[in-house]
Parts: sequence; C-alpha cells; structure tokens
Amino acid sequence: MNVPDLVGSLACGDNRSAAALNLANWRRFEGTNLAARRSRKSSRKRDKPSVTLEAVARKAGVGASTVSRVLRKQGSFSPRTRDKVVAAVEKLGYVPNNIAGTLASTRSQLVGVVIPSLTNIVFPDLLRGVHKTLDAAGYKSVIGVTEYDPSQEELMIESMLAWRPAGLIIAGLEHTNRARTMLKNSGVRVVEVFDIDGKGIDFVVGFSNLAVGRTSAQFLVSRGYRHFGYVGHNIEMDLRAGKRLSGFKLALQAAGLSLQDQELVARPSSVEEGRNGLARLLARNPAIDAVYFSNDDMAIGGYFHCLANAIAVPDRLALFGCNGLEVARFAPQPLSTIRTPRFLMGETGARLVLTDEPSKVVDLGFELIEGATA
Amino acid sequence: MNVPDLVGSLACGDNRSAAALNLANWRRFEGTNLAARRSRKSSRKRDKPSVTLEAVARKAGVGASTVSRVLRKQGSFSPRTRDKVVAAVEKLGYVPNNIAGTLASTRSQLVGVVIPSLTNIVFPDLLRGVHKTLDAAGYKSVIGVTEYDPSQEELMIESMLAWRPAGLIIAGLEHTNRARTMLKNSGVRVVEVFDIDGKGIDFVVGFSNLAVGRTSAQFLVSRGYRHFGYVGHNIEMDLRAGKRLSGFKLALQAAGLSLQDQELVARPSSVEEGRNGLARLLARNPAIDAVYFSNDDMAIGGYFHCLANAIAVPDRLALFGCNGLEVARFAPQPLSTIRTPRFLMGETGARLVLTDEPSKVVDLGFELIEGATA
DNA sequence: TTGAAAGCGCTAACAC
DNA sequence: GTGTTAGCGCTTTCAA
Repeated sequence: MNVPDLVGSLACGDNRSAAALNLANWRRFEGTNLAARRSRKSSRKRDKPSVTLEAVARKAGVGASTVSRVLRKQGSFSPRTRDKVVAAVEKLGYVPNNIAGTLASTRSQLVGVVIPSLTNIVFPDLLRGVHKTLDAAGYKSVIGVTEYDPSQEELMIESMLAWRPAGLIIAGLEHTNRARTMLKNSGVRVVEVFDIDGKGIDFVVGFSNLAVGRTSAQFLVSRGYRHFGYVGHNIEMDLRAGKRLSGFKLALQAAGLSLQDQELVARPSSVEEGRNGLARLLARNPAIDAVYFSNDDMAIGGYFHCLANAIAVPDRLALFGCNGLEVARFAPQPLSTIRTPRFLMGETGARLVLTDEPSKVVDLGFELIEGATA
Repeated sequence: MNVPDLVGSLACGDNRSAAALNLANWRRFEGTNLAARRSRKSSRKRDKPSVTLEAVARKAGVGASTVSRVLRKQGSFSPRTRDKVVAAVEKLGYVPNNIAGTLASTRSQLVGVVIPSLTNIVFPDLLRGVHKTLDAAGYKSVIGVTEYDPSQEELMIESMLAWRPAGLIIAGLEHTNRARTMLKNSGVRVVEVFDIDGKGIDFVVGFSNLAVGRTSAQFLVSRGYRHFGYVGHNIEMDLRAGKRLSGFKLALQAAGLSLQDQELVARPSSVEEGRNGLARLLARNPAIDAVYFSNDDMAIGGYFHCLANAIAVPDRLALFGCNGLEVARFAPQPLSTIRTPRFLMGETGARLVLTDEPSKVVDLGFELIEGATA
C-alpha cells in the first residue's frame, strides 16, 4: 500500500471492465440460498460487513423501530433507552443506510442539479448556492452535466429521476419534449434557473437575459458609442447568450442604431476565444468603437488583446461583458459588465425546490457595473 | 403558474420550515392502514403515482423478474418478450427506481466527491474529470463541500457514507481521526486526490505539492532572481498551498538563499487578495525581485497590480503562480506557473474508485510553464 | 414508551 | 426463457 506507482502503471482500459468482472465472479457461485448469500459477501473483498439497524437494536436490547425513532429523534423514547441506543451505535460504528431509509419512507434527501457545463465558473457559483442551502437542510446534491446538448440533458434528467430525488434544479428553460413530459409526470418539483424569458415547468428562478442585453446596449449608447461589434461563443448551444444578443440588438434598433459586425465562435466561451475573436473582429472592421461580449470570460480575453496591442480602452475601444466575475472586477481597469445573481439563484432555487409552494417565476434581477472599460 | 412574482415575494425564512411543515401535515393523518396510506398520497400534492416494475409486468403480461432482466439487458429473454416489455414501459412512462434497485442489489451507482471549495476553479476542473468518467460508466456523483474545515469534512464523509456509495473521492490526505476510521471501516473504496505528500487510506492520485514548490524555486533561481517574496492565502486551511511553500523555501535554502518576506492573507485565495497582497508586500519590501504566489488566482491579482502601477514584469519584478489556469495563459504576458493535472486527476480517480485493484499511489506529475512573467 | 409486522420497489436464486 | 420466492435495511403503523 502506498508504494508510489508511476503513471505508466495505469491501464487505460474501459471503465466498466471492473464491474463486469465482479459480475462474472458473482455468477459463478452456486449452492443453497444460504451458501450463495455467503459467497456473495466473500466474492468481493471490499464488501462491508455493514452494521445494520437490527444489529444496533440487538446490542442495545431494544426493538428495531425504537432505534429508528431514537436516531431520527422522532416519536418518543425514554432517556435511558436513548443512551443505550447511542452507546450501541458508537460501539458498533453504525452508519445508517439512507438507501433503505429512503425506500421505506419514500422521501429522498437527494436533489438533482443539471447544468450545461463546469468549465464556466457561473455554474459552480450556482452550485455553491444550491449546496449551501441543501446542506443546511440535510440534503445532498447529485450533479449532472449536459455539455449544452439537449439530448444529453434528456438522458441526464431521466437517470436523475430514477433516483427519485426530492427535487430537480435545471439550468435553462429549453428542453426536449420528452424531457419536459418526464419532468411533468414525475411529480418531482422542478426549478429552472438562469433564465426567465420563456415558459417554465414549475418554478423559474433567474433573470431576463433579454433585459441584460437591452440594458447593456442602452448603457453603451448612453455613453456615446455608435459603432457596435459583438464577440460571442456558440449561441446555438448557449441559448441564454443568444437571448442577450437579441436584447442587445433590439435596444440598438430602438435607438436607431445597429450592430455593425459580429464574430461568432463555434466553441465554448473562453478567454482565448475572446481574445482571438476580438482580434479578428477589429482586423475586419477597425471602425468599431464598442464591443459587446457574450460573457466576461470572452470580454477579459478581449481586454487582454487590447492590453497586448496597446489599444486604448475605452477611448479607442469600449468593452462590455456579462456576469461580473471576480477576475474582471480587479483588472487594472475593472470591466464594465452586468453582475448576475448566480449564488442567489442557487440558494433560492434550492429553497423553493423543497417547498410546497405553488409554482411561480422569481426574477432576481441583475446589476450593471459601470467599470472602466466603457 | 408562471405569473412573474418579484423578489420581494420571497420569504427569507429558514430552509427547513417547509420540510417541517410537510412532516407536520403528515402526522395529522390517522386511520386504518389503507386510509393512512391513501392520505399520505394526497397530503403532498406532488406525490407521484410512481409506476412500478410490477405495473409494467402486469401490462406486459409477464413476471416482474422478466421485466427486470429485460431492462438491465441481463440474463435471457425472447425478443417477443422484450418487445412487450419495452412497449409497456413506453405506454406507462416507467422510470426505474434506483433506490430500490440499489437496496436489492447492494451495489450503488453513486460516488461521493468531497472537495473543500467550489470557488476555486481547480475543484470544478476535478469534477469535470470525475463526471466524465463516471457518466460514461453509468454512475452519478454526489458532491460535498467542506470549506476547508476538517470537522465539516468529517460530517460530510459520514453523511456520504450513509448513501452507501460505490466509492468516495476526497481532496487531500489530511482528515480527522474519526473520518479516517469511518473511511477504513466502511469498506468503500477511497481515492484521495490533489496531493501525494503523505500517507493515504486507499488510492492516492495527484502530484507532489512539495515538488511543485521546489521546482518553482529552482526555476526562479535559475533565472537569476535573488530576492524572493511570497504572497499567499490561508495555509492553515489550504494545507497543499502550505506544502508548496515549504518546498519553495527548502529549495531556496538548498541554493543558499531564503525568502525575504511573505504576505499571508487569512482568507481564501482570490484575484483581489493577490492584488492587494502584492501591493502590501512591495510597500514593505521594495527590494524584492521575484514573488511566488500560492496559486494563479493570487498571481493574476499580482499581475494586475503590476499592470496598474506600471511595474515592469519581469524586469523589475518576476511573478510565479501555480495551476495553469486558462485566464493566466492568455494574459498579455502569459503567467509563469506550473500546470497541475486537475482534469486527469478526476478521470483517474473516478476510474480507480470503481476498480478492484489493490491500493496504490499514482503520481500524475505536473508541468512547468515558462510563461513571460519570470 | 415500545415492539411486531407489513411493506417500500426492486434484484437474484432457483425451480420449472 | 420465465415466474416464484425471498430478501435488501429501513420506516411506519398499530396494538400492547
């Protein structure tokens, strides 16, 4: 144990092989019911002896249901009984089995969280809020990542539902029809977050991406910029970024202006794509004096491009992002952007998903940060 | 439904209240067994009718175990039977109950992941790797966040174990004694990640933080720097950052040099703390010509300080970080740092945790990125 | 205040 | 190839 192996010693085989092997071993055991049961235990070295509630009950000299009541501090029991039980639990190192508990009570303490990505910090931010609230209430979050793919999301939702979660928190309002149907029929409470521009299933918690885009445009217009460009990532996948762009364009239109050029990258947002995207946009269209980015990661990339190429910000070029990331806040020039309530969305969503309240939409709003880049 | 409510309509009460309320309603129902059962269903609007395996079996006109076999593509069944079952599943919208399945088979498809934080992108990076591997193998990850607090970690581990996970992935090698004992007695496979400098419980997957610190120092020394400073976050909480600092100091010592000054922030790492920390360090000790940061977030903050104050990097001051974050890679001057294998750690850890292999330590190594700041 | 009994919905062994 | 049977480890009822 703990003998340092090197990377080379790692087989890069199929992840399932081990499970398959187990199963194979497994099915070799024959004999009487009892013998078979016993073999099962020994067939996997690592199969825990698993102290059960009943073992605790025996040790404490009480009934199983009494132990159950004591452990959940529910119903009544004498102090003496409680002490005996607690002592037995300690002695045996008993850890309750939530799987059995959940099955018996039909009330799970698992909440599913389905997000498109873990690469963009906004989703971990959401998770932080969710986790904080859930943890305080004794719930655990099971996470699923969809990579912005609706069919993967559908699969994810289906397998999440198989765990009979207490609730489901999902980023976005757009899902496949089947996903929507499963969700509705499941009887599980659903909270859709990050977007309120559309029709939700149950609870909807977030902000209007359309309004974010609109507000961004109005701000830039009010600052006197007139030649607008856009640098964004794949808006066919990230529908919310697409809605922001729509809002942005609509507001420009309303002001009698328009987007002069846009650079759309077919990949996820990143600092790199933002930097390169801006470079391409400017090469193509040097007259642009203000650029709207699909988010702060992209915008920071753009800012880096300006720093590296001595482009005066905001005099020669204004930059505007979305999200209000920490890194953007402490740049030499704080990025002009809109702060979105990711953590609060997580907290709010987690709280609602555990309630019995009627469905509703909660607009958490957003905040414009003037910054120094526009 | 979907009537836009405003934020104000949200009570900011205790998260448990709803659950408590449910329970209260719950216990009010009395009567015969059947009546009670029925009340249960109606007491919570949202209690699903829950189609069962048996319902599918009836609909398909076959036995329950046959349905089970078909659904898990295990054992044998005729094509005709399969078609009947599949049809019934479709018709009824059946979603298997993993809770029951897990209890019956005593083989869970849940893997616990215990990390100190979600604020620092390195942990989501780990999660990405874990999730990718687990997802491909049909497993789900349950996450727990400890906020770098050993006693919270202990609690987290305990409640994770209650779900009888297929395995547990934990960041770091340092745990409370009770946590370690629980882990060992649980019979669950454990993978400790992010650190190999110490004694592990079962699998250990990561890199040597001591070596990272040492390598960083050697690099800076080889570049000709002689007056070293350190800007870091709370190393009493983040033990791995502490180990890097130790390695750094040891290597300086070995070169006949030493750290001239250090700025330790008592908070989590952030761009802000890095920026302010460097400002304080330089104010106190202007002679320093190279600064080692506890990680890239801090280092980027330091870099921003230099940009904002026209401090020539690396001529006047060299900067060195740790992790190799994307944002650092595309800064005007790419940050000099060490890339750590977060994603790979996640993949490797997840793969190992599902195996039957004997315990071992896997050193995934790290990579020095020369960058342009040192 | 307590224990016996009946499930929760599924899997696995085994006989047919 | 398929159905019957016996649990998995709990919670909840109900009678004592």
